[in-house]
Amino acid sequence: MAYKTSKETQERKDQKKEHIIRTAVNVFCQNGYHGTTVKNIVDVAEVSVGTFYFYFKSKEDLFETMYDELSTVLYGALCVSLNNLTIEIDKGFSKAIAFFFRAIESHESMARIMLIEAVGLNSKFEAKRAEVTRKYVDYAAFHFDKLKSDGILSTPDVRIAATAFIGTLYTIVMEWLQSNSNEKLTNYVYALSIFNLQALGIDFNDEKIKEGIEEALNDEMPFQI
Amino acid sequence: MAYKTSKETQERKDQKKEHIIRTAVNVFCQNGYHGTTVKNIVDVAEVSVGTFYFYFKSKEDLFETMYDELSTVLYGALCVSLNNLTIEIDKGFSKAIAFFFRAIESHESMARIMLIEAVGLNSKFEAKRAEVTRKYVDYAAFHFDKLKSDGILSTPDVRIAATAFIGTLYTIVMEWLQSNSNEKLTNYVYALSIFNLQALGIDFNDEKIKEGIEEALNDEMPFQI
Amino acid sequence: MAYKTSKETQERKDQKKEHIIRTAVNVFCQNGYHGTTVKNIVDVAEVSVGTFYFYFKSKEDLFETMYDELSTVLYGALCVSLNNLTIEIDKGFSKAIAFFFRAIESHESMARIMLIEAVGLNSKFEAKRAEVTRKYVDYAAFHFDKLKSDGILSTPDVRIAATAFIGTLYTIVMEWLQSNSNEKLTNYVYALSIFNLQALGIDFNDEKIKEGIEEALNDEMPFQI
Amino acid sequence: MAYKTSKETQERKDQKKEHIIRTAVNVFCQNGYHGTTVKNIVDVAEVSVGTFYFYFKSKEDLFETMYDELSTVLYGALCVSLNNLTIEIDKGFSKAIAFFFRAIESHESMARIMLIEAVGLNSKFEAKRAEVTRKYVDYAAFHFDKLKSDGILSTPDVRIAATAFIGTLYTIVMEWLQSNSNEKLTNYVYALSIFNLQALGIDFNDEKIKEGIEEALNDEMPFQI
DNA sequence: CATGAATGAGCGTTCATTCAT
DNA sequence: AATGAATGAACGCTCATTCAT
Repeated sequence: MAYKTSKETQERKDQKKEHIIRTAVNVFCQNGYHGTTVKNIVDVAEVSVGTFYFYFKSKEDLFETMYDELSTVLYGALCVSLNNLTIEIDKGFSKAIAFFFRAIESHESMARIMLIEAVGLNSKFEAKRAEVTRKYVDYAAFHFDKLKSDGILSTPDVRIAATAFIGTLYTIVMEWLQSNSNEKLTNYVYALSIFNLQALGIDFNDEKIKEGIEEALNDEMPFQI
Repeated sequence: MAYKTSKETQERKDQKKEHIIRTAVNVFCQNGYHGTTVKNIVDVAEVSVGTFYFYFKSKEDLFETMYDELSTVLYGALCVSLNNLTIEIDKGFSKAIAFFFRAIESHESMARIMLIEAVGLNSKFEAKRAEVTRKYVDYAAFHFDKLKSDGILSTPDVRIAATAFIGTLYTIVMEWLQSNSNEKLTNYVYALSIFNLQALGIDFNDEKIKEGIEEALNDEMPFQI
Repeated sequence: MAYKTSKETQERKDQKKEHIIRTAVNVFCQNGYHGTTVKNIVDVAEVSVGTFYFYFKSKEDLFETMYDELSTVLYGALCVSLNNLTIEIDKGFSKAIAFFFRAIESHESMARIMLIEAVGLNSKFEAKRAEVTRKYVDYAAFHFDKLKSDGILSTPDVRIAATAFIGTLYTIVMEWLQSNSNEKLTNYVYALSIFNLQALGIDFNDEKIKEGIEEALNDEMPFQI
Repeated sequence: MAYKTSKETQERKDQKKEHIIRTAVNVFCQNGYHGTTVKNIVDVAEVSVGTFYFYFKSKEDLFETMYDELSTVLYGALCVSLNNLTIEIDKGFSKAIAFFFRAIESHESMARIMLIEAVGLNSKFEAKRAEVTRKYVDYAAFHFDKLKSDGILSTPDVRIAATAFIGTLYTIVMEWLQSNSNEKLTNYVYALSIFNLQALGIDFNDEKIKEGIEEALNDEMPFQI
């Protein structure tokens, strides 16, 4: 008994579960939720159906687990990115967006699942999606609020502005995901930064924007995915 | 050559097809694409399965037909709304958004299908969605381009600005669809107008914005859905 | 009333019915019984489903009508062919087979339906097929009997010999139908004649056999199909 | 790697598959291919639909598997039977036919499926049937060729003779299958042997023929079905 | 812990047939 | 006579889930 629950055993279990999840990300990403069968996943993951149901209550449970994990990661990426707003604002703003887009770029599967495959599944996931978006908006709003207090930012309704801001990121990413061009997502950062800086009534210096992008592209990614 | 091919018969056929589509809008809206069976639809529409397959090649064919119809309607609504950009710009801008939101408000099912249920279905519909978004962006960009030529609008990349602009509308609508509050979508127009006017570097007068909204709310809807 | 049942009207009806049957022969021949829908037939025949059901009780009724018609024709061809057995026997024998094969060759669709498509349909058609075969065998047996009485033919059981004889024709035709080669069916007549002449213990002259074939190939077909 | 892949498990799987096939032989035999539903088969076999589709890709796949199996068995029976042609030819000939007919008699379902139910299904099975017939003919031709070299047999075209020979067997069996009389198939052997011996120009002794039949009816069946 | 054979409700779809016009 | 829109029983098949080993 003691053995069964030992740390190593637990770790091995966690590893296998994680392995299935990672496999599922790819399979779901390629075939969509309804286009993917449990058999598909276990075949690629090289485990049995029984094993699958040992670790997950159902197909939806796996998707939910995966969704929650990815959403945490993505939220982390957004937060870390937005933390750049605390430095020089114009440089920080573009750096924030660039960082975030770099994260998306290197995890396209994750983005596709969060933004496409998880949509329209059922009301439970719609609620989850709304919740996640709300968190994103909240975090942006938190920063915007501070900037507004400091007189740096000017907008009549911070929450709506934050929502709109997240919306601009969202649509650009969607566009990028759907176009199969090789265009880099980060190429959109410059114009998008200016759009949002203007939108928020923030004074900015063109050079600083470029500097921020430069830094974001060269810096070590400050978060792991 | 008999009555079956007469004009009236054709009209009755068109009506029945339209009736099934309209029924399907509601059913898909409530249960999603995969949560809806052909049986569900025909039961509500009070036709037989055979009749369904007389009018549509398959369940997906119905969805596609419906999607194309709704997308045409929505595009029409957007175009008519954006045409307000040709009047006094600040008043026109808010009027455009308000008009569009009014259209959405009175056709929530349509919006839900276009923005939620049709997402993540399969690559065919992803392509369709991308195409539709592109058309929206194109039409916005067309107006923005003219405004830029006239020196009214200032943004480094009109296409990205248009994409971002559509994104702000999109996210607000999504938020509204998912929240089950009774808040009116049009309540967001004021702040959203300012966000986007600032984003596009357009000078505006606060009063004119309110005027535009007022007009949009009181005018007869200039389009039929 | 008188008009409705007038001779011309009846003839027009018969013509249309015949037209549908002839169309059906081709369609059934290409797609088989179960691979053919009533819609398929009426589309090719350029009549409506309603018209189809005016002339035929059901899909099976059409097939049966068609089958009976073809079987009559084929029986006629066999009889006319076998009547050559009354002339010089060796010449007549090969001429009979050659005539029959010529009939088959010029009506491949008919042969395909009788020998392939109508098999395995259901017990009713199995009975029909058995009945038809029996008639063929009977007619052959009738001739063989006479030849036996005349001391020309020698076999212990005329009926079994007749059945076997028909079987040799049957298999050769099947082989020919299934091979898509351009080989002419009549090429098999010579060897098949000798096989059966020997089988029946009939004295024959090689030259006469060839003569019989020659005549069959050059003569006007003595029957209409 | 556990019990599921063990030898016994594999054996049990093979047994179950075989059980379904054997059940299907009877069901198809009674109702024909199109008259039989998958539900019919699984009900009789007392397995679930899911189990059926675990073992077979489709209804057609089952039929094909079954067909191939039966055709192998039947070919085996024919070969073993025809091997009697290497003994005293007249005795061997009748013994061959009698042996083959005994095999057919004790496996009427198999014969019915091969000769009736599998006909007219679709072009794939037509090709299969042609292929099987060709193998039968080839094996007969192989023996006939040897006999011709030895001057025992006389026919202008061995292949056509072999085809005709198979045809005589075929028609007699068909006749027997369709007549619901209790007549034994083996009753036809004597006359059929003489028909074919004469057809092939082989000298024979009446007594030997009867001897061959006698032996075939009394011997242990030299093959398992 | 792991396996994969077994389950069966439920789906999308077909098509012979009917009947109001 | 002719039309073709309408019907619905019935089919083949899928796949998430269970459980004996």
